[in-house]
Amino acid sequence: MATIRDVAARAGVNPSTVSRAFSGQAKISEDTRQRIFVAAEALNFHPNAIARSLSVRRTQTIAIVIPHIFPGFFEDSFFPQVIRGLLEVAYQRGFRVLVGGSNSHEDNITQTFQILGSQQADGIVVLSNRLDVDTVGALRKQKMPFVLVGRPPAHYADVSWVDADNERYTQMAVAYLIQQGHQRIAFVGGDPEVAVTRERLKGYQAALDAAGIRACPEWIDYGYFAEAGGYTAVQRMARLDKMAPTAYYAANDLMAIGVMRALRTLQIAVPDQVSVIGTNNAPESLHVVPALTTVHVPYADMAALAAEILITAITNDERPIAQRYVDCELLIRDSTGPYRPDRAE
Amino acid sequence: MATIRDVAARAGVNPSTVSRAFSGQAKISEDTRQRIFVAAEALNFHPNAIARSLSVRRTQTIAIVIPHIFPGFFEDSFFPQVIRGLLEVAYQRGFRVLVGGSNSHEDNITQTFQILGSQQADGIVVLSNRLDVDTVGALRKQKMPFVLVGRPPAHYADVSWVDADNERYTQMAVAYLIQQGHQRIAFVGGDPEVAVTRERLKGYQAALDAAGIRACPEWIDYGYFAEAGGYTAVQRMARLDKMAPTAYYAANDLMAIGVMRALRTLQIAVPDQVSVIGTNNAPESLHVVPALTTVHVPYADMAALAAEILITAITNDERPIAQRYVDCELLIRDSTGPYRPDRAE
DNA sequence: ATGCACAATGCAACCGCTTGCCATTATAGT
DNA sequence: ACTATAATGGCAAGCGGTTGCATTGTGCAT
Repeated sequence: MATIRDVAARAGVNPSTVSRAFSGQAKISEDTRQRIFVAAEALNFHPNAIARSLSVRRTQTIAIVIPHIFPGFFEDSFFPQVIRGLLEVAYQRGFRVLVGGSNSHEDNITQTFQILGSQQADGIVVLSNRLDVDTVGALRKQKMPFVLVGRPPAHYADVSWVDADNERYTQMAVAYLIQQGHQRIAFVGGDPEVAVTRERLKGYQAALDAAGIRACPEWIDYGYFAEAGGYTAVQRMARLDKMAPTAYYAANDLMAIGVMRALRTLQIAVPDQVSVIGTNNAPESLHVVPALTTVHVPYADMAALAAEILITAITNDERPIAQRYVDCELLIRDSTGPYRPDRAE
Repeated sequence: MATIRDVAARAGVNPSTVSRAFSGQAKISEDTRQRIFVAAEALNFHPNAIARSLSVRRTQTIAIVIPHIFPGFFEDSFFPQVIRGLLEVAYQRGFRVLVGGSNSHEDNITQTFQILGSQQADGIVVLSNRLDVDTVGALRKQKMPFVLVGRPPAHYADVSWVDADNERYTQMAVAYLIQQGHQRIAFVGGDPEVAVTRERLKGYQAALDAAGIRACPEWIDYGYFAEAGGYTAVQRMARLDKMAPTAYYAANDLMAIGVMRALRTLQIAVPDQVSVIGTNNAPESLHVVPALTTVHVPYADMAALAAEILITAITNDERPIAQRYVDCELLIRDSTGPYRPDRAE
């Protein structure tokens, strides 16, 4: 590999001049610039990014760590969308994305700090999904910039994050079901230990409260974001007889699909007898029959915004705190309809 | 940020000793090792990976470039699976994954060479999907290790790759349809410019040939991997009347789903009247009704194998060439059945 | 002519870690 | 007591760019 010194020697200039010629910043006479480029070309010289990073203390890289062992991470559309958003902004701002794996929640933190501590990246986007580990507290103790996807506990007022207003949009979705005449509405959440699950549950309750409906604990279940979780939730709740839900809200589309499968098995028609609403607008939500009514959560946009905030923090030396909600949208498709007492089983 | 010298000063040793203590390779007396770690701890020292990379000429990073502008890349399960496989092996071998974006096929090459030229990674996994650009030829001209996911043109005998035997498995899938009694079988391919599409078409032809069926050009269409592509293919072919296909092979599940949607619209029952077979075993293939018979292509495994080969090439200095097919599997579900002349429209 | 501003390069010290080589010291063997 | 040998750790030269400062050269006003 040719180095800057080889090029300098061949062009008959000082290495620093070559550096300046390549950086494009300094003024170099057109003549020597030519000589340098010719020499570089002849030697097939490409500046070494690592050396440059060491010198300028900037890697032009943002990082993210992905718990690669949770298969759901790759089946749900969440992860691909996040990468997509990240990549798009990073590309456009001349950054690369460094992805680290992790095989547990604890390891996730370890990896995050390893990347940051060893300065492999200039900043990191953190998928802060667990409540039980204080990643944020630790992150604040160090100076590398970071942005959370997902709002942290309220007492961390001084960190940047991007999130969907899960409570609000869940409330909206459930309110829509209520507006369709449903009163017995089930909530099929994801992992109860995850922040979004709690936020959504709050939204669910709020919607019921606003309508003066008394929530029944039997209507609440957790499917851990898996299709089978939705399925078993229905198996249990459908037995509730007079108290059986006439509508299901599921915290992701996969579970909603599981709900629909269970209903099909039980010969309960959707949406004629029971309505189902999902979350995320995963590709399959559109392909399933009936097409699933769902809350579109723009994960790619969230990640893009996070990347944008992060890169801005990296490139400007000041680090303004940015906390932003993105807009979601209720996509009404064919799995929801008005409550029809006459058609109830 | 504390450096190795700071630690050395505090521990009263030479920087090189600190380096050795951290690398764990050299023999250091237990006593000084302790002093060094205590000092490092006190100073919150973390070795700088960039500096280390520059010195050892190894980044412990493998790269991949993703054409982030093709939305299909993120909707099909291909890309997430690839990342997953890569990440898993990289993690386990102590590597990170550097992802670069690209916004066109040409740019894909540019980015690939930029990463390699600037030595931001030790090697790269290349998604070599286009026939019209000679990435492989260019890659061979440089010395950084690389592995292709997808077999290159046959005349490149000396490069490493991992692939599914698309021809063979397509043939197997179509043969299964023939075995079910179907004779008029449609082929809905992806992008005709992409290598896998041609390979699959070959397999399709081979299966027909083997059964002595004369292929009808009307049965061949290209859906560019999009759901709508499958839909329109059916719209055209279903009008073929006596020559209308009684079975459809689609080169991905998304198109197969489009095929099923079109058939539903036309009130043609699957599998009673017409059979449909997809490819890839995308998550939705299981959730759709009827569940889609499909060819499972283990993209995660392919990527994992590619990463394995790449990292081995990086860590051993010799670079054996590895060329491997992974096994696919025909998953027979509910969208295919025997040909029933009585039920034809 | 003289001085001065300014453009174009050169010089050399750095960025932080690694490692071949050598010096020192400890341990052992006779 | 006296080397031979092994175990430690210091020295310094890298790895390949970058950049503040010094130096040289050129044109222009005085």
